[in-house]
Amino acid sequence: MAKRGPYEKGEAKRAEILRAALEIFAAEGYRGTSLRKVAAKCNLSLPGLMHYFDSKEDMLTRVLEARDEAARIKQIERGGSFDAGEIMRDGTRTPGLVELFVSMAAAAGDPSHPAHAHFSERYPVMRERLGEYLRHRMEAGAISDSIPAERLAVLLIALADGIQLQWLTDRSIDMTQPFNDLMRLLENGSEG
Amino acid sequence: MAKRGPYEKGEAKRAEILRAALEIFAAEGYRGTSLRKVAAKCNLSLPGLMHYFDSKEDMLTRVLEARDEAARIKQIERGGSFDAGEIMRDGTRTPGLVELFVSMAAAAGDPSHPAHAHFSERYPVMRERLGEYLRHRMEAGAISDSIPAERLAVLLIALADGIQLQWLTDRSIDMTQPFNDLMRLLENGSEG
DNA sequence: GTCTATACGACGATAGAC
DNA sequence: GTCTATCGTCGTATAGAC
Repeated sequence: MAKRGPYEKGEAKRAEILRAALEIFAAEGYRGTSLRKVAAKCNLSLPGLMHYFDSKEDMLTRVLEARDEAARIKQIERGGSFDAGEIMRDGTRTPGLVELFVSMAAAAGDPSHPAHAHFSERYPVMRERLGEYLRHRMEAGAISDSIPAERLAVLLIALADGIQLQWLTDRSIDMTQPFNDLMRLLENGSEG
Repeated sequence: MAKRGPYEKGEAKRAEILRAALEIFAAEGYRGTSLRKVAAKCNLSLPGLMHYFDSKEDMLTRVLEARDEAARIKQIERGGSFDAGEIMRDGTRTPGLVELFVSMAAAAGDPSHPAHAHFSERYPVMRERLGEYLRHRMEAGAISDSIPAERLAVLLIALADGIQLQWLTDRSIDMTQPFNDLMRLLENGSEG
């Protein structure tokens, strides 16, 4: 039986909207995508859609959150490892979604932007998680600790975001190469 | 004496528009900036402004090109070095302009976007220039050549773009730290 | 070539009825 | 919870003055 309670239908519709929005952005990109298109895909009028979200940017923030959550689950299913190849493949299957992420991250610099809270929480959390993983790998002697784990986490996250930007204009670029290069450098490092 | 020729005034106005647009984006960010505001700042009607550009995105592309050109001149004046600290400081004085760059880079993934040509030329040129610089430093023994110069250039450019994205939501982060960390790794490398 | 006036369609957002 | 109707603003297009 489905979940009970007064918000049952609303929550289902909410999820349907987010799924539809994700599909449209994946197919048509960030530009040229309107709320009316998303509404039509859900058999809803524009105000009908706006009943579920405060604004367009609020909706997009939820799309990003849902995507982050899905990525997190996938990563746990993989055993909690931070394999660059798999993470890049999962996160960048379509240019439209990469464009969405990058554009939102840029706009979220403004503290009044709905996604500001999302990103100012996301980055520290990711740094923490990745940093902890790296610390374990350092203690196990798998990689050099010549760069402190927290700082290496900042570096790797920047690398991941930045290589996506280059990939958007040149799809032939190998997004895993910089990670491999850097990791080999850390494996050849002084201490074991 | 000012430059002669039939397009003298037009070119001056063009430059004035680009300067005004840059100011407005720096002050008010990418969102909330309209062509009508830029036109008003130049004492122009909206179609008067559009006389100089094909579209909004065409104008923004020119803003980016002018900024790239200015950065290039500054770098030559500095003696052609690629000091990460100075480049980061010059390129990121205001969040609004970083936001403009990132948003345009994201949108330019679409080959039909006016800025597509700009970015698909800019990245290879930057890789080439930075790669050549790195090659010289490797041959001079200043840094390790364990990562080929061309690949190290891709990595460093990704690092520069990516760290800006983190900086947008957390202005307190040190944008030069990752470069220092990476460079120390390359200096401690095996061969001299 | 430079520029203004006017108008168009689409957008995100809101008010209020059912 | 969902609708119709409407608002103000956006980027864009055209006609035409100087």
